[in-house]
Amino acid sequence: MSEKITIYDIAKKLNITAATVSRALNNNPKIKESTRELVIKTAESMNYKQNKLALALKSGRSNNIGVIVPRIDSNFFASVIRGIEEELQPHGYQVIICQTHEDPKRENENLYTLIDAQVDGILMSVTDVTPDNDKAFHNVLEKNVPLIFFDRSRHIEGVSSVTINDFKGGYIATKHLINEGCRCIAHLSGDQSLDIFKNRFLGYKQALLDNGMTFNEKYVIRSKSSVEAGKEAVDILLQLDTPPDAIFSSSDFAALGAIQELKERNISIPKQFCVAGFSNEPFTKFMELSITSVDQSPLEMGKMSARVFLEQVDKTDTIKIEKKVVLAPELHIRKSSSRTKT
Amino acid sequence: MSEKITIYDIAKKLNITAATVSRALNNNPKIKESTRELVIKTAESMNYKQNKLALALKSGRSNNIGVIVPRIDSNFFASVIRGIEEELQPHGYQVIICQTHEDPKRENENLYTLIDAQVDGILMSVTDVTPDNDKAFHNVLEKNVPLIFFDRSRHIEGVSSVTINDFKGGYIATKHLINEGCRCIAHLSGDQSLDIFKNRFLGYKQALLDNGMTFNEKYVIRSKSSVEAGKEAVDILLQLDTPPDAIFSSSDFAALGAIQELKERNISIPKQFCVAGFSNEPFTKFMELSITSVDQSPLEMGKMSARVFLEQVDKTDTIKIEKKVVLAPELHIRKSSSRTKT
DNA sequence: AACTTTTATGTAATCGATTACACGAAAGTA
DNA sequence: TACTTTCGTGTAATCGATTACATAAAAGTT
Repeated sequence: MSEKITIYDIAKKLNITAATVSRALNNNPKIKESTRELVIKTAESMNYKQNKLALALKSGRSNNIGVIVPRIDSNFFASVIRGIEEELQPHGYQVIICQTHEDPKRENENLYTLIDAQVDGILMSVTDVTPDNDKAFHNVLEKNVPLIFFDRSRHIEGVSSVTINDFKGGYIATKHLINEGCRCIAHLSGDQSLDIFKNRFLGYKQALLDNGMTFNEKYVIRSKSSVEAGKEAVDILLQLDTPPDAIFSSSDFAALGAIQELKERNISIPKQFCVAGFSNEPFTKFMELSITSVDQSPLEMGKMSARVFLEQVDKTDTIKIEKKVVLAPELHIRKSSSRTKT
Repeated sequence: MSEKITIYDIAKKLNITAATVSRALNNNPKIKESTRELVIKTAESMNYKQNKLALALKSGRSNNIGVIVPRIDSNFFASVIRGIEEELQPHGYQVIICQTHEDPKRENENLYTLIDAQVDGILMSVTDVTPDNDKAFHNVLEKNVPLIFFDRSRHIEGVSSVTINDFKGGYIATKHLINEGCRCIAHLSGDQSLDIFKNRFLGYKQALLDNGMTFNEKYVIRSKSSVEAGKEAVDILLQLDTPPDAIFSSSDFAALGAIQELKERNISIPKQFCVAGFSNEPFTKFMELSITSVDQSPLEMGKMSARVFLEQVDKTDTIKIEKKVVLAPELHIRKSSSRTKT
């Protein structure tokens, strides 16, 4: 039914050329006011809609930006994407979603696919297995497409990033556990080739040292971010000669697993054992025994990443801006670690 | 740096025309095998990448599909999107995300924006406030862009949908509560102008009638999908002359709120009171007192929606296919309603 | 009046790929 | 040999918008 109306159709109807129509619609000051009004009115009456694909081809800008995350069905990433979408939508950008499932090969493919699709920028969180995707990253940069890492980043020249201060997050969580009277604090970490896990760990370590406690490798367990992994970790920790009396976990899921396993063994929380997690997943506050966790303000992180992108996208100069935004983590103290007040 | 290589560059280098290059790359059988090989080899060596925007303009197909959801940071919608993305990615489609925040005006804008961006299809879940977006929907259909509703749908001719059997979901949840010995079951519903809430309610009602129980309007509370709303609902229900001894909630969040409020009042669950929710949000199984809930298999719903889209997208004929896929709900029985076994 | 400047619009190239049509050369047929 | 097919490639239009350059008309200047 509805035929596609182009500027040529409008031009023909008004006995002028498409160029004039285009200029009138783009508010080019060289167009006579009466002509402009006529064109605009006619365009409306003919229900003209600009063909974005033609515009994209001509300008080389698709008005799409790509977002690559490990998976979208995680509250953290979904919230970041929400922030990105809300910030970018008013600027006319559409958000394209890609998932890596922590597979560097997929990450690589996604990067090339997005460049192929000529997105105007890429916002991403890298996989947690050490990848060798330098070529793909540099391919993006060579094409002069802004690349911005959020949360999980890598050190690549010319790439901006938006992260939280994970060191501080680890530090305040651990400090809190110390304040609650915990004397031996274990740590569940992730893949330390990722800065986020490395830094949470370093913050944990520093908090111990700053408070006259000894740091012992044995209390650091490298585990996945899953309930099962948390259970297994507790199993290992409780077999130590001197078992810990608290856990600071880099993952809320592992923290939950730990709590379940501790309860299973009739260890009372927080009286005998305190637990703190990381990410402030929704379930941490819903639990009967709510879980203390470090919030990463994902919505803010998404919005901030979008803003960094907007700043960079119009800088056509070859000046590479490398902006590092670090957001402050916030500790949400809940029952799993509150000895002072229940 | 990296100049954009076009088929004209390849043509010039080989002293042939762009047409031949295009045909060679597209495996047109009219091209001599030796030429094809030469072109392909040269294209590779020059690092040629097809310009998708040019292709999109020429073909009128962007290879993007739009997904509109109320919000992305909800486990259910994020999972559906995950399913859609995973199913469509191998077919070369990119997924564009839009959020409505339950605002019909935004929904309307999103629809027009996506059509403007010339997506090849739109998969969506409508807002929960009665909208008047018929014009926008028909605009999509007129443009011959496949439109598919998932979960929350409207009755529009020519529009396919993928939903679960909400009636059955409501029925089996209610039946289960009856089986556990509950004698007076209340229901927390949502906006009944949406089929999903209407049908869950009807399933609930039918289960009562089929089992010799009386249906009473007073036990049906219309509430939002939030923890707070669940608490308020309990407050109202317990003031009735004959308070109920069970709740079937159309929302897990409201179910959680109800449980919190019941505990607050020292009503023991499931002994004195049983609760069942809907959606199988992750937290329902994480809780100490895990919550019985109806699973909607969001991943499957997403994949199925994508498949329906794929079926329709190539049917260029004007034959409107209207396919209604109904998935089976699955009741996950947990502690909040398990009297027989703890 | 003659010349310059300004204003408004037209002409045509461009973005990069696809494809209907045309055409010369080679191969097949009678 | 003369005529028909087939094969492989070139020519040029097309998708829809933007824009540098050209140009005619109007307005301003001396």
